[in-house]
Amino acid sequence: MSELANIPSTYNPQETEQKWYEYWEKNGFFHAEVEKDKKPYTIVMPPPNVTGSLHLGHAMDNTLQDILIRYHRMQGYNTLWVPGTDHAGIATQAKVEEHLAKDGLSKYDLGREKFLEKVWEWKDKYHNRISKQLRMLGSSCDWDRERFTMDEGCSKAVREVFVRLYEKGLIYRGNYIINWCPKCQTTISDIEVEHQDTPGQLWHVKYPIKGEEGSYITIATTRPETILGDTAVAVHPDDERYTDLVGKKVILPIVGREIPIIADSYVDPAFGTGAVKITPSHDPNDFEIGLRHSLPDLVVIDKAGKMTEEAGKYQGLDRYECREQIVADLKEQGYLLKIEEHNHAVGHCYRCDTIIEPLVSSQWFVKMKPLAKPAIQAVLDGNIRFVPERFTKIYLGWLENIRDWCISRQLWWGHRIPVWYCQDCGEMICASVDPTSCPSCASTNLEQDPDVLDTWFSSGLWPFSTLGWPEKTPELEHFYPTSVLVTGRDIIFFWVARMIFTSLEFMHEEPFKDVFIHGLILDAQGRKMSKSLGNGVDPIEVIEKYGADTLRFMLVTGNTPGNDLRFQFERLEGTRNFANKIWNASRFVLMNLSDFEPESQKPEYTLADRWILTKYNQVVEQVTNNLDKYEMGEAAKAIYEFIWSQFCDWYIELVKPRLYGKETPKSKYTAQYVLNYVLTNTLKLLHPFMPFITEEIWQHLPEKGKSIMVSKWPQTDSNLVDKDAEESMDLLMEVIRSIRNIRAEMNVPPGKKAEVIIMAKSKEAYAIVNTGQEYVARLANGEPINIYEGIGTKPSNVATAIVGDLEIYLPLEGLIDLEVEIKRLEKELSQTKKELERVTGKLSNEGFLTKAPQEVIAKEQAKQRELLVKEKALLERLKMFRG
RNA sequence: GGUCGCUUAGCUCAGUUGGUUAGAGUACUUGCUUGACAUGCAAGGGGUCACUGGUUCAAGUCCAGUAGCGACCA
Repeated sequence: MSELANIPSTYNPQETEQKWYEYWEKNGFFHAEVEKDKKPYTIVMPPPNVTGSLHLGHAMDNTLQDILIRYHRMQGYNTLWVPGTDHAGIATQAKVEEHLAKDGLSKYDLGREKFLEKVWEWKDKYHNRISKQLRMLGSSCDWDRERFTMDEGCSKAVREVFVRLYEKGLIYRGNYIINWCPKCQTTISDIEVEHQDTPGQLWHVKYPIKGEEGSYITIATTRPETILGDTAVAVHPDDERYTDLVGKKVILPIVGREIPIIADSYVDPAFGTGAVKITPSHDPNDFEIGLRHSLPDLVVIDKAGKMTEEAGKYQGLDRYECREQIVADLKEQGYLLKIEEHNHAVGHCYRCDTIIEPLVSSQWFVKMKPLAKPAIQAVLDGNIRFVPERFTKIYLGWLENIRDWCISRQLWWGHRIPVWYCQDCGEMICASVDPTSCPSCASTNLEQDPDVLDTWFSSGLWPFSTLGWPEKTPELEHFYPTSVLVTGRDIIFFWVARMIFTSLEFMHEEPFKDVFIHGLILDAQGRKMSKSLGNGVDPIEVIEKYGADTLRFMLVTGNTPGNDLRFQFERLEGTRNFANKIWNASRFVLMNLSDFEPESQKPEYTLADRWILTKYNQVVEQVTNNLDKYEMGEAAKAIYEFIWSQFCDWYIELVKPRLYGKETPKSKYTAQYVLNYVLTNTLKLLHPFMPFITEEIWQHLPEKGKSIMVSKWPQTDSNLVDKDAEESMDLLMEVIRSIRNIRAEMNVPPGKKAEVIIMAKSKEAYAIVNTGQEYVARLANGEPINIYEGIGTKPSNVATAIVGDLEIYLPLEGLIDLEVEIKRLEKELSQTKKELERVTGKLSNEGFLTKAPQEVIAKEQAKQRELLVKEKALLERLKMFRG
């Protein structure tokens, strides 16, 4: 204790944050060992991509996790927070390629091995940056257990999972339609396609019927360039317009090929003309129809998005150039009937925003139906709970309609598919250990599949791969399943669902009990933060300017689970001011603790002491309950309100005279005792939210221990609850406020003492005001204060306030402006009357009296009595003034 | 087209099982260098809780519908 008192009155986070983080880390407070006798509390951190640095969304995600982790650690759980990063296949590879392109190089110039070296370098660089950022944020994760999706252990888990699923028949290779990104030059899974509503056209094209001169069927298409790959025209089987045509053939315009007219109930008779062209190679739905009707695949667009040889004279054209050319040709040859404006959803690559080309190609897939079933059941049975609950539906809806998952990617950066092909006999070998010879023909001429796995294949194993699986480690045994998963609502499908089904398949137990979903961070105008808009905010800049505590607290206050949050710099200032408020309140306490000897005597509580202890006890309860419900915003609000509006605004002000030796030593000691007790424990409640400032202050307080972060979480204590004290203080605070109000309205100079006369109608009210006389004197600057029991002769030429059973008079000789006072009283009277009317109405309602609970009725009755008293008093006053 | 969410003070948002005169921060007005804090203190103004209907003694809160905005899915 306590040089803090000599420190400047403005809190400077730069001086404290790094120091304490290093101290915590050095002392091993973040590290968790398996302690079998203690209840585990585990979170695995959603691994940030090593693509770049962290953004505000990560800051929020990790703040929320750190709050939960620090809270449970203080509650005595065996608390583990596993940090880590994700190799982020497509994204990272794209970044490195971009980087190489600046030097005019492509990955092919380097070759696979050299290129991967470059990516590892990139990974190291950004991994370092990310861990530094997480440290700056104050994340209390166990760095000794940090993982990476491509480290040895995780890679082993990936192989094991692949091989087991393969052997079970749940992974297969097949020629199916996939989403191809012509820019990234790889497949992407269905959920990596972003559908954007795009204005387009609907071209109506005549397809002549074979052998029937002059007759034709009209199809409507949004992609005329795919006409070249048509292998059928389909109509709905019940569509009477076309019944006669089914089974006949049409001549494909321009191309001249004959294709059949088929019936399939997939066709929507109401859309377009009710007849659709079928291009199995370039549309997922057409592909399905093609399978049902055994139609041939005709690939007319290649992996670069250009027309193939099959496209005849259009070969080599870009798909969109080809579209224009075809439309022109159709028009010229009289096939084009009309063009309609039509908005439709066009799939874009979620990484590079290029328009996706559906293509048929040979890829690896995970059979999803058998895996989805238990994942659905686990949530239906309540073994996994979404917070907020509404995300359950989103999760279930997706899994119920799931299609097989395309897991191969034509990339170099990632987990190589553990499949080898014998170059001699064609045997396919899937193995967890690299094979050296073909089990079928013993050839050693083996080649591994060149593709890598979807990144989410490895992150889907995160809850158990990070704990050592497939080994049976003590960590896995103890810390799995994890307690909660905290993540953004944007990756429920990508990640949450996949962790659930892999965990159920391989651990036979759900990976976490709760899924706590938070919203996204938007800019001040409510737009998503993005690179292209340039509206992103760097958390590091914020931390350097305002401190990590401020950023953290700002990110959780005014935030409700699942809702998005707008980021505004103004709010940051408000939070910084709160930190400064805590700082100064603590300075005040510390300044006055220099001669305080803890436990040296027994405290004797005054009314104010009993009141603040009661309020303190309430805030312990509110913070604890709200944290248990993942209501971090409400918890933070409760602490804010307690510290600022109760502890600082009232208690500290009330306690000052006792500290300045104006009362007995006992009273001073008690004040010190309560200040110390309340501040120390409130800091503990605040610690999960603002770890740095609370540590800095706590280290100066008398409590013994190594760190606030390993101190005990405050418990509610029913001995501290004093309802009478609370009611008494409420009344006194109301008295003080009403006197302040009169003073302000009457322009009484703040420094001038004003005489106060209080008449109490009831014994109780009299006793309270009598006890709290000093408080009124001090906080309302009243002197002298004369208190009378019963309403005696009322003074005239005074300003009046009515508070419960009290009538308060301020004889402001020469200061009373009759007009102002009348106006003030009239306003008060009209408010009283309005409210009285409402209450009386309620109480004269038969239904209310018979059906409402007794306590609600009693409350209304009490209110009515009070209002009547007030009304009467106000009327008397007004009558007096008006003469 | 389907599903979900949002609409509360000028602005940003709380308001979790229906029950004080609907709150906070910020902005605004007025007055204050009162021995922690001007990143502060005190007092004040400001809302038809999007709209319509329903359930109920009682609706910001529950139900149905409408409008606007947003997200996701197809």
